[in-house]
Amino acid sequence: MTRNTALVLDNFLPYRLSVLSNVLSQSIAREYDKRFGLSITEWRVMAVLGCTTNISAREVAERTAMDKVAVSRALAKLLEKRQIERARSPLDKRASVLRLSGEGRRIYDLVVPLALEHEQRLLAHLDSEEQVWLTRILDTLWDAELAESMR
Amino acid sequence: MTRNTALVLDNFLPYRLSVLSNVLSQSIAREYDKRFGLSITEWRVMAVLGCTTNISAREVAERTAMDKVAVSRALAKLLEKRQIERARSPLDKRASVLRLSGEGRRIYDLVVPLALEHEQRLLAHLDSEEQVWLTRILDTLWDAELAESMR
DNA sequence: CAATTTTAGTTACACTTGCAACCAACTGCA
DNA sequence: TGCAGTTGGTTGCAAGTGTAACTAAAATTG
Repeated sequence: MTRNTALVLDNFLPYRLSVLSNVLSQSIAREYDKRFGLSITEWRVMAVLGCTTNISAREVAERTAMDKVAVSRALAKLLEKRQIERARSPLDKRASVLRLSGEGRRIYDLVVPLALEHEQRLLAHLDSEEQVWLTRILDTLWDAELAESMR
Repeated sequence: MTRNTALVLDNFLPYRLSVLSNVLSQSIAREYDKRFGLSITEWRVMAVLGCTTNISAREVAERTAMDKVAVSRALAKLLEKRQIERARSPLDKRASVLRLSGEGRRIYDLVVPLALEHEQRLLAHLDSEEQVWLTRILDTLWDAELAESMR
C-alpha cells in the first residue's frame, strides 16, 4: 500500500521521542518505586528540594515543569511519609516554605547517585561527540518548545 | 546548600527528555483531539493501519510500542467510530484482522500531512547538521533502550 | 482604603492508564 | 488424542492525572 505522503511511524520524530522517553522514565520509575516507594513526581519534588531549600510549592512547580495540582499531591504524600517539612511563609500566609526532612535528605542522598547512574547508563550508548550534540540539541529544543508551550 | 554529588534537575538527561517529549506530545494531542477527536493512542493505531493492512491487534501493539490493553481500548473506540474494520482471522480464531475503513482512510489522509508538519516545525529549530545527529542519536538510543526494555 | 483582580494551594470529578485476572483458542508434547 | 502451557484479546479495579471550581490571602487600582 503506497501513499502519496508516506508516514512510517518508526521514522516519525515526535513518536520516537515519546516512546524512547517513556521507556526510559518507566524503567527509572520502577526502580525508584521498588527501592524507595517514590513516584517520579515525588522524586522530582525531592530533587528540587535537595538543592534549593525553603521554597514554595509554586516554585517547585516551576522548576519541575509539573502543574500545581501534581505538586500539591506529591507534597501531600511526602509530608505523610515525613520526608519533607512544611511551614507557612510569614511574608505571604498563602505560601508554604518547604524543605527536606532529615529522613528526606537521607533518601535524597541515596537516590541521587542512582539517578546519575541511570544517566550514565544512557550516555554510555553514545560516543563523546554524540553526547555533546545531544546536549546541544536538547538545549535548543528545550528553549524553543518550552517557550512555545508557555504561551 | 552544596552537596557532594550535585544533581541539578535542569541538566538531568532523563528528566529533560521526559519533559520535552511530554510538551511535544501534549501539543500534538491537543490538535488531533480538537480537529479529529483522535487521541494519541488512537492516532498511533491508525498510523500503523495506514501503511499495513490486515494485521492483528498484537502486531499493532508491537509496532506502536503500546501494550495490548491500550491497543484493545483504542481499537474499541475506533470501531465505535467506524474508522476501522475488524474481522476474525480464519487461521487463528482468537486473532483479529484489522484495516482502516473508508472513513478511517479519509481521516488518516488528513492527519498525515499534519503530523509531518509538526515534525517539520520541530526540526525547523535545528540546523541540518543537528538534524542528522539527532536522528543518529535517536537510532542508537532506540536500539539500545528498547532492546533492554524488552528483556 | 474599599472593591476588584490575581495568586498560592487544595479539593472534587471525570477520565485515562496499567495490572491482574480472565476466557477462548492455539501449540506442544507425552 | 488429551492435558499443560502459551497466546490473543477483553474486562474490572485501583491508582494516577488534568480541569475546573473553590478558599484564603495578597496585590492592584481608582
